[in-house]
Amino acid sequence: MQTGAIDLASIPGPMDLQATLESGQTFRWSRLDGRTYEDPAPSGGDAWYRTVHDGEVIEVRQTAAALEWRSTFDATETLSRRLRLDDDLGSILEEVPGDEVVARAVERFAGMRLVREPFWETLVSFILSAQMRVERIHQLVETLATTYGDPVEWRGETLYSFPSSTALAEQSERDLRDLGVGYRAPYLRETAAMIAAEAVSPAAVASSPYETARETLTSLVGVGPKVADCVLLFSLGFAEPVPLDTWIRSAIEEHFPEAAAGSYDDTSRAIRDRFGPHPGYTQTYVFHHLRTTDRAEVGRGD
DNA sequence: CTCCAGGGAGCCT
DNA sequence: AGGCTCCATGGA
Repeated sequence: MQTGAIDLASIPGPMDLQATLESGQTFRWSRLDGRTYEDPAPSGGDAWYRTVHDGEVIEVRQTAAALEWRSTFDATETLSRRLRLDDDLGSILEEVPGDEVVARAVERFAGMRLVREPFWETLVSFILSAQMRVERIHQLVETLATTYGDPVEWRGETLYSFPSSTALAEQSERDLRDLGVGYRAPYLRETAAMIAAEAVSPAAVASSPYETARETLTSLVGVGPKVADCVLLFSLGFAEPVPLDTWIRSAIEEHFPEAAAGSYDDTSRAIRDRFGPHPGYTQTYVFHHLRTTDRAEVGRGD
């Protein structure tokens, strides 16, 4: 086991590990204290989080002065990349618009960073996310790993990597359904086969202009504009996507009604203009704020 | 019991 | 292009 610490003073801008990992951007980190995303500890806690990255175990927690990690390898670079520790979040948040809901969201979760999670597991997570609650997505992603992933031994425990596209493509639709993924089973299977066959290259998508990238991803089965936006935002580092889910749509209707009309693309473009130079960041703050707030209190500043 | 969840595919016009 | 219906499953 190796251990290390990333000094918070070395990270440009604020850092909030809990908000970053529990805001529905990623479903591959588990809290070691047994709490779930739906029943989190009070913010400011120092819980350990764990994932398996490319066969390596990484555990991380935030203390007063650092991000502390322990791992099967030197996790510094991987953590920095996955949690976007290089983002100058102080400057980014200064450029977020001052609208009531947005400002309240930033006030609550300043330090929440976008993530840059591995492409395949992000794609699978958001294919499963259709009509599914956040905590349930997390459970299903864990179940997929324990069922089809490769075992990794860690301090007397057996953990599991996320299964490859090939491993999932080999499963029958029936077996996938039996895990509880419901009607998404064929989406998962067919997209796994397409990725295994390299029908879509993550690297090529990542280097494309935003609209082209989104168009390419929607060629995958079970991937429409919303899921594509999530993958581009939470895995491939795009700044523009504003995934229009039920929460954001209702927020747009209430607070930005002039942007609510028209197609997904129309609304997407209109709200991007209102969300400042980092629309994806703005969206993620608003989403997390809404999802963790009673409807009546949204926009209120306590 | 009903309603809904980080939507998308298939079909219709 | 845009609208409608159906799609599993579990929790409130």
